[in-house]
Amino acid sequence: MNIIEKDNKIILEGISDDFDPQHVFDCGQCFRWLKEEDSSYTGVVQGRVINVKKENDLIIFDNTNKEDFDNIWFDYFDLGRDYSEIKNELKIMDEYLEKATEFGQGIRILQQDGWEMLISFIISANNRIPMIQRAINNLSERYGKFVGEYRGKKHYAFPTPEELSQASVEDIRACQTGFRDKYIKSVVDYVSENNEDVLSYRELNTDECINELVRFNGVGPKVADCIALFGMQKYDTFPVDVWVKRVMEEFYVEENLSLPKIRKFALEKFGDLAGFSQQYLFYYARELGIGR
DNA sequence: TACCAGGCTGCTA
DNA sequence: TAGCAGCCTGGT
Repeated sequence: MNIIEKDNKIILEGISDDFDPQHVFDCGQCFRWLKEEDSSYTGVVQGRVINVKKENDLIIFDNTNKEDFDNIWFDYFDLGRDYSEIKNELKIMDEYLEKATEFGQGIRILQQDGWEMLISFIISANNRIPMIQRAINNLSERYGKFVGEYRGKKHYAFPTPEELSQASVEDIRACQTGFRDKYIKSVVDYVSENNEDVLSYRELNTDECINELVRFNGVGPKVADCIALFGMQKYDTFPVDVWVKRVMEEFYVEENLSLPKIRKFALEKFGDLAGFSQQYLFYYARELGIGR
């Protein structure tokens, strides 16, 4: 991979087989990346606004520099990991993963912030992606710091626990979180009153990390798996939502197997690559409507 | 107008 | 321990 800095941009050469913005941002792992008219994506991460697009074989990060690339974007986009090798390992497991990894060849698992993932996936429970995005944007606009303007639009950081603790249950409900308002309030109060360092869960092993997460109101098995995978870099997890259940029933397990049993089957079959396999299978299932 | 999607909580047996 | 109703919102 070659890295070129030019005109407030960072350009990556030689990674396009393993990096497709559409696959990365539409595979269900993130909610704050806005698709622009030119098919590029704009997002807010660690107080920066950045735009990402694919042009021929180049990946172009706009509105950034080499220092931020080294300090933020290299880890955030998981650029130290060889996704070709992961796909090759998955492909030889069976024909379904061969198709799914080809279909979502540009997927990468972002290394996102654990706190933002905790609140975002509580909002995701029993909810649809456009409504999840709207609620998170409302919380950020009302309680997060103003980060800057890009292409005429104002952008805000996801609020810290302290910033969110200013909001009442009614305020949180007003951000269109629905019945999850009380869960968010309870988590925010607990974390800010006890100075709980959610990010430190990353240091725990996967089971311990998930056990800590399910103690929070509004966090059940699926939501905890998502937070662990997308916010704590625990790749030996396998979140089972309706789409994953459908694709697993289509390809691997009998119908009406319980969600914990589907998860156990997947962890045994896919091992340390379970989290990656989940992403390829989820994207494949949802885009093609498998099992509907 | 009625129904559906979607995961967690809390109640019941 | 399993099963199930209810929660909120926008789309069909």
